[in-house]
Amino acid sequence: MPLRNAQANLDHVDHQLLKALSEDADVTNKALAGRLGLAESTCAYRVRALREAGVITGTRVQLDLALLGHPLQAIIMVRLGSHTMANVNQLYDALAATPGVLQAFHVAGADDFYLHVAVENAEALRDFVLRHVTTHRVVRQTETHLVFEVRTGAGVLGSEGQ
Amino acid sequence: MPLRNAQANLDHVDHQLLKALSEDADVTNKALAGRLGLAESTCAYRVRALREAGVITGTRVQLDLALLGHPLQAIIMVRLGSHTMANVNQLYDALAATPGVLQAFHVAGADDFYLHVAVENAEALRDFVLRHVTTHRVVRQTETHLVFEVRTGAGVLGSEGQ
DNA sequence: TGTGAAATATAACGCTA
DNA sequence: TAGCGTTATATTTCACA
Repeated sequence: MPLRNAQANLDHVDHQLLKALSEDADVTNKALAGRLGLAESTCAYRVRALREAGVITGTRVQLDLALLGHPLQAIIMVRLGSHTMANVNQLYDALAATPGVLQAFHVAGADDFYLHVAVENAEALRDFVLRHVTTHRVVRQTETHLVFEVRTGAGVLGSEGQ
Repeated sequence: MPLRNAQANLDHVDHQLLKALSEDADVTNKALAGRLGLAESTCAYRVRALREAGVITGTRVQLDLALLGHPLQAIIMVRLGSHTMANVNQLYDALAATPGVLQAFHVAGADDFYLHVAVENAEALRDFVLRHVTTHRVVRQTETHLVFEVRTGAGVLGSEGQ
């Protein structure tokens, strides 16, 4: 999704709700209401309001990629030779839709895309680059960096008290 | 979490369940069972089994970072001057825990960490680097790349029929 | 896999401050 | 307007056949 600029009006309770849900999205409404000292009806209403306002855009399951047979992760930096709008968008669509791609970053700088991928092994990584990235004519150069570990960061909710 | 090597035994139904849940983790058990042609009790049992097996490690809400006042994203590449185990681990902990950090990648290559961050504006980005990254003595160099857009990729579930 | 009972979620309603 | 409590209905969860 493209980055936008509008900002929502969130009070202290909203922030606490988002924080709690960020840590554990599976918490029951009852437990959530209890922790924040809200009535269950109020808690459910506010969470729904956050979804309708678009602050909570969805819910995602996290998978153990190693258990799924993809224990090897890498960041592949992709540099284009031509930067027409059509070229960039078309490649972006193709890369994001390629199996194994976890995230695709469109970035400023010498490189155009960073691909976060998870693959079966080193051979599959080589094949991924050769078969799904460098095959696109517009790709001029790639640079693959092995990922030792990924951690989920603190996020944006701890910083501001609003 | 560190990347591991074990692999789970998943059949076709498991794959379909994971795929459906990856697209929409909020789907009700009833709808999920209906889509895959399973009994509701069986469907609920299998999803729980996937959680207990560690294949599904958790559930997370997705937030609109722009609506939360952090419309600007960047990738910050961090290079260390010293690579003792203690130095690396301590810095990794500190960076991942810094507010604004979405993900922290520990990678191979010239750089040691890639930080995916979301901040309020350009000034906040400068402050982030100066106050939370380059202040660590072990950091020798940083390189900040603006992120135009991030897309969620296809993931690892489309590739193999298992 | 199906069933049934208990717990929970959801949505609508009116009341209060 | 926002919070609260109470409904009725739908759904989930769990133990058991």
